[in-house]
Amino acid sequence: MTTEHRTLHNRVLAVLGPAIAAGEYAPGHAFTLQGLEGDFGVSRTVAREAVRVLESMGLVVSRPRTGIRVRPQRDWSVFDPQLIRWRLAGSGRMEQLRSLNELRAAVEPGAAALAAERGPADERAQLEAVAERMTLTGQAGELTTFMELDIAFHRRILELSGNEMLSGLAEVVTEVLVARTSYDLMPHNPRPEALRLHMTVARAVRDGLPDVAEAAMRAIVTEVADALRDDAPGC
Amino acid sequence: MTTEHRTLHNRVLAVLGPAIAAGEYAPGHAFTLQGLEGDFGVSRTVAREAVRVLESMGLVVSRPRTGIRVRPQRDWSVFDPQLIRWRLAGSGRMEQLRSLNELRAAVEPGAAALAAERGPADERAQLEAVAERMTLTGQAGELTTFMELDIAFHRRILELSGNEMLSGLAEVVTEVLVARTSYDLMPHNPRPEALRLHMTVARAVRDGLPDVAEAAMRAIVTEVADALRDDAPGC
DNA sequence: CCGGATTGATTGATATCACTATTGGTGGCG
DNA sequence: CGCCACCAATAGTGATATCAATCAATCCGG
Repeated sequence: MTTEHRTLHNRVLAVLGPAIAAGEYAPGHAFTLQGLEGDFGVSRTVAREAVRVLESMGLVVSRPRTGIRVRPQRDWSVFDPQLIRWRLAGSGRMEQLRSLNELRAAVEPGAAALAAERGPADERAQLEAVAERMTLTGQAGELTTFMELDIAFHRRILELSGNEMLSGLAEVVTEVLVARTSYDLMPHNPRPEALRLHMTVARAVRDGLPDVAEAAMRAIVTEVADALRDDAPGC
Repeated sequence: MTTEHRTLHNRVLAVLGPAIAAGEYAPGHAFTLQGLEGDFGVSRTVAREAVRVLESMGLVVSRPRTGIRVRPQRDWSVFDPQLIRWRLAGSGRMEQLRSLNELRAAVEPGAAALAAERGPADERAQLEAVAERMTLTGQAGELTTFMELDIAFHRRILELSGNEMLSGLAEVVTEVLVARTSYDLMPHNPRPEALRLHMTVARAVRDGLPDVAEAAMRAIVTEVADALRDDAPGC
C-alpha cells in the first residue's frame, strides 16, 4: 500500500481527491487556493502541496488567473493506486471494478505464462502453499485471511513474471481485491471451481507449464469478469 | 502528454526526477530540504512542492528527522508517464523499453479484439485511413510523421477498446514510440511486413473481426519485442 | 465593430517563525 | 554490564506575510 503518514496535506487530499474522482466537480470547474484554504482551514502552503499532488495525477491544472481547474477524465492517471482507491470508494465503484477486471483479464494470463516460463524455481514452488491455504481459509469462510492470501497469490505471480510493469500492476490488483472484500462483493464462500483453478495455476507455474498456467488463469479472471457483468459477487 | 507549464518546482523535478529514476541515488539515500534549497537555489516552498510530487510517485518518503529518503524501485509508480519518460531518458533505456514492450505484448492484442468487437462502427472505419497514411509516410522515410501516425493508430485502438484502463495505456505507448524515434531505435524505413500488419489490424477492426485483429496485433508487438531482444531496431 | 492597452484577480515564489515528531545519545537503575 | 527511560538536537510540518508574474476580462479609441 502507498505511504500514508498523517500530514495535513494528505488530509486535504483525502477529501478533495475522492470528491473530484467521483465526478462531483465537472471538468472545467475551478477552485481557488484561497477557497481551499478557507474550506479546509489550512494554510496556503498546505493547500498548494495538495494541489501539486492532484496536478501530478492529472486531476487538475493550476494556472495563474484561472485557478485550479478540474481536468476531463481521460487525462487522469488511471493507474495511480491512490486514484484507484478513491474511485473505488465512490459511486462509480461497479463500473471501475469492471474495467479493472477487464485489465486483469488482459494481463494476468500472460503474466502467469511468463511466471511459469522464467520465474526462479524455488519461488515458483512456494505458490502451491499459498493456494492450499486459500482453499482452507476459503472453505472455512475466513474472508479477510482469504483476501490476504488471494492478494499474495496474484501479486506473487505478477512478480514472478520478471517484468517490472506487470509487477507494478500488483498494486492495482491489490486495490481491486481489497475493494471487493471490504465492499462486500465477495461470496461468503469462494466457489470451489475458483479454488481448484488457483491450485491448477500454482502447480502449472511450479512445474513450468506456461500454457496450462495461462489457460487456468484466464479461466479465473474471465469468471470474475462474468460475475461482475451480472452485478453478482463472483470470486 | 502531461501538462508542463514552466514552474520552478517543475524545473527542480526535471533534474531530481531523472536522477533518482536513473538510480543515481541508492535506495535509502537521504536528502534534506535545506540541501535541496541550496542545490537548486530555490525557496523551501518550491523544494517541498517538488518533494511532494516525488512522494506521490513513490520515489521518496519524507519523514521528520530522517529527511527525504529514496525508496526502492519496487515501490515506484511505474505507470506514471512522467516517470516512464524520465527512465527512458536515462541509462537503463533499453531495459525499460523491453519491459514496456512486454506489457504492450500482453495488452494490445486483447485491446484490438475488444476494439473490433465493440468500438463504434464509424470510428472503427477511420483506422484504415491512418494505416494507409502510415504506409505512405513509412515508405517515404518521413520518420517523424510516421511516428505521429503510429501513435495515433495504437492510441485509437486502445481507446476503441472502450476500457478506461486500456485507454490509459495510450500514454505509455506514446512514450515508448516517442522514445524509440527520438533515441534512434527505429529502422529508417519501417519493415513492409509491419506496415502490412497494421493494415490487417485496421481492416479487421473495421470489419468487426476480433480474432483477426488480435492475431495481427500480436504479430506486431511480438515482432517488436524480438527486435528489441536482439538490441536491433525493429518496427 | 474590432483590436489593443489596461487592470485586477489569482497563482508563483520567498522569507521567516513556531510547532512537532523522531531519533539517537546519555545517564541511571537493575 | 546491559537494559530502559528520559532528554535534546534535528529536520520536516504548518502558518503567515509579502511581493512578483501572469493572463482573462474589460474598456476604450479608432
